[in-house]
This record gives sequence, C-alpha cells and structure tokens, in this order.
Amino acid sequence: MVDDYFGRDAVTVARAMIGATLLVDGTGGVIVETEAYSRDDPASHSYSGESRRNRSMFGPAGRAYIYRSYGIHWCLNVVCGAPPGGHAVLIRAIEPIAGIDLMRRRRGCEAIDRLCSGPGRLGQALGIGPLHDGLELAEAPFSFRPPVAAAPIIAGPRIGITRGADRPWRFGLAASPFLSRPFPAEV
DNA sequence: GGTATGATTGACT
DNA sequence: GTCAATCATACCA
Repeated sequence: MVDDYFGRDAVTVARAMIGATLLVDGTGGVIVETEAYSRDDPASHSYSGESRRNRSMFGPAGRAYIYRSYGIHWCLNVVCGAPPGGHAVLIRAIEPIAGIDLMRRRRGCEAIDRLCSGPGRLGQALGIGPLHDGLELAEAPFSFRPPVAAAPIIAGPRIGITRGADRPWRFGLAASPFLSRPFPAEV
C-alpha cells in the first residue's frame, strides 16, 4: 500500500497528494500545494548525493524528510520513488481542518489562510521538528489519507529556486484560498 | 581554515 | 519594494 502510493516517481506522487489529508498529532488538514524533487534534479537536496542532512531522502519511500530552511524553518517532505531513492515531495501548503486552535497558538497568528500556507509556516503550525525526520507517514504521530476524489490540479514552476527553475513541478489545488502564492496561470 | 548560498518568513520603507 | 534572522552545506584556499 505504502509502496504502491509513495513508490512512484516524485512528480506523480506530488500530483497524487493534492487533496490528501495529513495530520501530525491531530493537527493538520487537506494538502493543497506540493513540489516534486528528484535525484537528477539540480534543485534537489539529493542532487549531490547522500549526506548527513539528506540521508532520509535515500531511505524507504513513505517516510518524512525534514530539513532546516534558512537556518530558521523546519520543512516537511515525503520520500518517494524506488531505491536507491533521492526523490521527495515538499509539502508547501495545507488547508487547516484539525487542531486549528493549537496551530494558531504555535504560529501566533489568527488568519486561517496564513496558518499552513507556506513550507515554513506549515512546519511551525504542525509542530514539525528534527525528531520527525525519518518517521513513517503511516504511523503515529503522522496520519495520512489519500484523496477521496480526484482534485482539480494546477501546475507551475517551483518557488524560491534558481537551478532547475524551468521544471513545472509545483502543484496546487485549483483556486484554493490556502495556496502559499498564486500560480502564474491564475494571476 | 574562511566565505557564500539557500526548497523562507516577517518586519519595515 | 528591501532586508535581517540564522545555520547546515558547498565550495575554495
């Protein structure tokens, strides 16, 4: 089940995760924005091979890869693809559904459309930290449920990268108010 | 050994 | 629009 879903290539998994439900210790909601990163992708942390930081990316699919962004934020990825690995999907935005009050306190923010809209904000709202690195999404404290029905998906270039910027590997739930930023097509 | 860069965000002009 | 916060990693000497 886990391999059938997360064992596919990063782009396929990134699209398939739009509309899925993700909870961490009972906080979270519906995934509305993702980005794909692959082993031979200049923008990927795995591009230069395995290191201390990215070792989770080279482990089994279906586990979390957590990294520190700009020395400040914790960002959540899901490892995917087949061995030897190096592929992952960055979760960039979630529509808050569960544990909203707790997420507001963690974020120090009232606006619901800024609670989990952005990889750093999402990590803070869900209480993500280095202890989650390498954990299975199918087991506590995580809870992952694939989409019930097919979601209308929009694609565009990934955000905040310089190399590999031409790959349209950012995916979102069309017209969602909870995207971290609008897609070029809907500006 | 030193230094520049980044899958970001929030505050400020 | 600009810029600081803050640190692991990459790259160069």
